Amino acid sequence: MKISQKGLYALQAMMMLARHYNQGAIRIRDVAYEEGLPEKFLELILLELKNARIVESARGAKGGYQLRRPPNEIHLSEIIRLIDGPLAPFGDAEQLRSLIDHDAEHRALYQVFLDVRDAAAKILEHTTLADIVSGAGSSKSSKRKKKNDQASVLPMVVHGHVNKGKDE
Amino acid sequence: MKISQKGLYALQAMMMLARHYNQGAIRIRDVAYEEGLPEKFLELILLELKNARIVESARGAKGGYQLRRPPNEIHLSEIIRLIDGPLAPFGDAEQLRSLIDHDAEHRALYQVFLDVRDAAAKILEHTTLADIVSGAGSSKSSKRKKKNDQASVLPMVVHGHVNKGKDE
DNA sequence: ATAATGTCTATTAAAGCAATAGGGTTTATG
DNA sequence: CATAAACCCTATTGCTTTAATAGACATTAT
Repeated sequence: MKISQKGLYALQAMMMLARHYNQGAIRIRDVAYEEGLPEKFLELILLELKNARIVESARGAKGGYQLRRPPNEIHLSEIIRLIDGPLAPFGDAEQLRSLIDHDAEHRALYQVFLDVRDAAAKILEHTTLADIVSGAGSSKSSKRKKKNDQASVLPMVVHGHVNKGKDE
Repeated sequence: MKISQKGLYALQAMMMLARHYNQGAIRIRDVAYEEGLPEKFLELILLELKNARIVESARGAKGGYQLRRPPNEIHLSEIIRLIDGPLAPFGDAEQLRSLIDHDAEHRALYQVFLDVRDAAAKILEHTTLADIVSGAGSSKSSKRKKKNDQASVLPMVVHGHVNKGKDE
């Protein structure tokens, strides 16, 4: 799984709409401006989000976009799966099919990949826009894991040994 | 993070070498044949693994490749980081820098990404070639989590709702 | 000597990604 | 009902990455 620039834009746009939830339709231009995104590209992204019925639009003058559901009912996993495809850490299912159809060792490798996917899914399926956009929708399910509750909002980027140039 | 075809090849090649650990140098051709990989492409991959000192080579007639360490001391994370780069689920650090430098909301999003990376890293840094290649190196650290011990080797690919076309 | 094998650099074809272009359709409003 | 403001939709472009191949070079066992 890899979050593309487009996927990041989608998340940012959705955060913006979450921030302005219940304020009526927001124009593409305003979303683009407030988040610093390329307007025409954002247009395509919002269209996809609309077709997936995550947002809704009003056409014509005074038109714009808004969330179809409260921010605490929109999970990051939805958005990422829509824009960037499956959360699995491997390419297409095709190349993996060969692994599965092979011996026990190859299936064991495949299972590790599934474990990784499930770990990612667990996080992204439990995190909503409301969890991220502080002032947003009346969090009924603001259930980020206790362990990270303070960490999630603070900088704390370089806290242990994890960020010694290995990843990021 | 996304495991490329090349990364998958690398893992397969390493599994093959783990399977034949302590059997002397193995020719590229044999690795390619046994795992069904394109020989010339594999050549480049093994070269990278050699430069990273994960495998070693013998040149000339009777030459070939072998692991430099026992299979239970080679983690999947090493291989994947080498071939496919950081485990983080986002592109380059550049686009993320902008998130960090922004407001608390954007940092919160960034933190979710870090959580995903850490979850993936936790799995891949704890899984060794020995954990995957059954007959391989005298597992000192065959520490796959109990919860999945049986699952990891069995088919069980389509077990619940997880694989209903969502991911994979 | 020579055949077998790894080393290295370059090239290419295809795919994916980010972004732009531009005309079409709908709607509020005066 | 005319017009401007917006979303809708398809196509195209340039760029980068990826997977793979080609071919000459260097080393070693026999």
